Amino acid sequence: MTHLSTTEFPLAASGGAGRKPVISRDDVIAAAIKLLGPHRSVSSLSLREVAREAGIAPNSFYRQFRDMDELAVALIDRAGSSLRQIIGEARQRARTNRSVVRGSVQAFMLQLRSDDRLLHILLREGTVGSDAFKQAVDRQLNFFEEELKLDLIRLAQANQTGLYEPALTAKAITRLVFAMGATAMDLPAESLPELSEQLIVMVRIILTGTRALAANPRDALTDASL
Amino acid sequence: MTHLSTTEFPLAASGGAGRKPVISRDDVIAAAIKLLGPHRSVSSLSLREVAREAGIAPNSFYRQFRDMDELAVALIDRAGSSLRQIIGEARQRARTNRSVVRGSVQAFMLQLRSDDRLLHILLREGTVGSDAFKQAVDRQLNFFEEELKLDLIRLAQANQTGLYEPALTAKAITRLVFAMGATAMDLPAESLPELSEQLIVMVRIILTGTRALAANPRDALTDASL
DNA sequence: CAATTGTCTATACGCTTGTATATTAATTAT
DNA sequence: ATAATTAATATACAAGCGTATAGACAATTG
Repeated sequence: MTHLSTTEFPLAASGGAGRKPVISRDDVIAAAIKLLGPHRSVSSLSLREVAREAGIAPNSFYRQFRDMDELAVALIDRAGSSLRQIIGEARQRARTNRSVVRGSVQAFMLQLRSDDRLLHILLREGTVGSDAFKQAVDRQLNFFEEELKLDLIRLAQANQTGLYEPALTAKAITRLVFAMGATAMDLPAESLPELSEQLIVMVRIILTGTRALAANPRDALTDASL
Repeated sequence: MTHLSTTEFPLAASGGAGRKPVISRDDVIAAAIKLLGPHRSVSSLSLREVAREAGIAPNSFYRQFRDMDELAVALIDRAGSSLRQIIGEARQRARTNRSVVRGSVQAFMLQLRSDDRLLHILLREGTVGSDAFKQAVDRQLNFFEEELKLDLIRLAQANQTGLYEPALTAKAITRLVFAMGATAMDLPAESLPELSEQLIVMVRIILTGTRALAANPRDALTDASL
């Protein structure tokens, strides 16, 4: 697990005296996650609801988070690092095999349908919520883009193909996959394979495009329609 | 204006007798739109709030919509047809010029920053809300994809280029543009041109890819990395 | 031991929400 | 004119919300 900052001190340095904390940030986070689902978004959770689920008094919430917004950001950060780790493992597995694209896309889709609710957070909460909220999601997406970019560079070198605008290529793929994933969340399970195939084709189109443009970047300039 | 079904009869056929309606569906819709903005999403609106803005009693809302969900769907449908019309005009203008891509993307971005709040609805409400909600957004996106697909086919014929999987290409471009547009909503105005350029490059990568694959579709199969 | 300090709960206030019920207002039909 | 019908409002209720305040509990420090 890549827990970067899970068990921090609540708000102030809990020095010396006082009753021992019985509630941790993680308890509250776990309660919030338990409430989430395909039909329940972070932004629709109420403070009291989370407190109820965590089995604490509403006011005790404040000892762990300033407000719901802060909880939301914590959830997003956790979701991001968790998912990055999962996808990273999938990529490493796929790297030894052939077909990096298919492997990664399918790992993503698989995770989407697992009962791990963290991915849902990242997929759907990017557009609604406070600024801190959206920035947190964007930050996580940027992490993905960066890792994918490195992978693309490695892949291009291994295959001796060009790579036009690696950063933008990575961004395009990331955003597209997440956008498609968001719509996949609500779909019945049996339509997932088809959507996976569609997504694979889309990513291949992008990769083919970036290689073709690398081979002859003037294409983009001389072609009047582009 | 492409008003498909704006001034329908409220709930039942208003035959013969009775007081003349002084509130229309459109009034309520207009009030709701007035409340929307970069920091206010449809799903965060309350029935009372909309009624207040429209200057009517809370209960009068029910005469126009069954609930907030129905209002939301109406908003999404309106936003979709309005935006399609705007983008359609931009495309027609761009078709005579060169550079269809640049013209369309910039038209999209321009609309994004206008004070027309309808676009915001489509961009951000796709992932949160009820099922009817999300289906409505998806439906509108499908309209865009269909129109774009036809445009791509026309373009390919005019330029004598191939077109690999027109439907998927159109879907990829649409989803990508909307995803990028959603993040652009919250950005400061001065960073918009840069994002426009990024988006243009992304679309060009996709178009180049679809052409390359059309020219030699076996590329995708023989290349082990894909 | 008592004092202090931090953790957690209990109670309560003011506010907003969705909606049920009853009432008034305006229009047409008889 | 009177009845019927539809539109809109007025009032009210129970529920949920965020949070302010105060007190109870448990641990550390003197």
